[in-house]
Amino acid sequence: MRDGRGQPPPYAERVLDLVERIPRGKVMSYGDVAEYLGEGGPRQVGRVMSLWGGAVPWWRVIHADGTPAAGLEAECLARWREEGTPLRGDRADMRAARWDGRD
DNA sequence: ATAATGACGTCGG
DNA sequence: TCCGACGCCATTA
Repeated sequence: MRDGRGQPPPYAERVLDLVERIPRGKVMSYGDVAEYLGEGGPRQVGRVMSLWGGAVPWWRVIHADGTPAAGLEAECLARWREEGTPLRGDRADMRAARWDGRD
């Protein structure tokens, strides 16, 4: 089936919906998203982002250590500086930027 | 059915 | 702090 961004499966919709909910200036790790949804895992979330992430604020979904998504590091940095995301050098400051799901 | 791959995570050196 | 090895899990070859 190759999904190919025509009809994303329910799981992908949940991931994308949550990513859209992430407040400006905050971020979540792939593992956090999976844990928050209570389903799938970091790799599955990463797959969803690579396929349909272009329609959501993908720069707010990063690695657990604060490093941006592979191949989009420059874009992430630009967005973060634009939004005022707490940074620590070239990485996001997870201590302050991590979103727990509460506004 | 087995092996390789990937927008990951954790651990050891 | 940086890097490599391993573990995970769905998809692809």
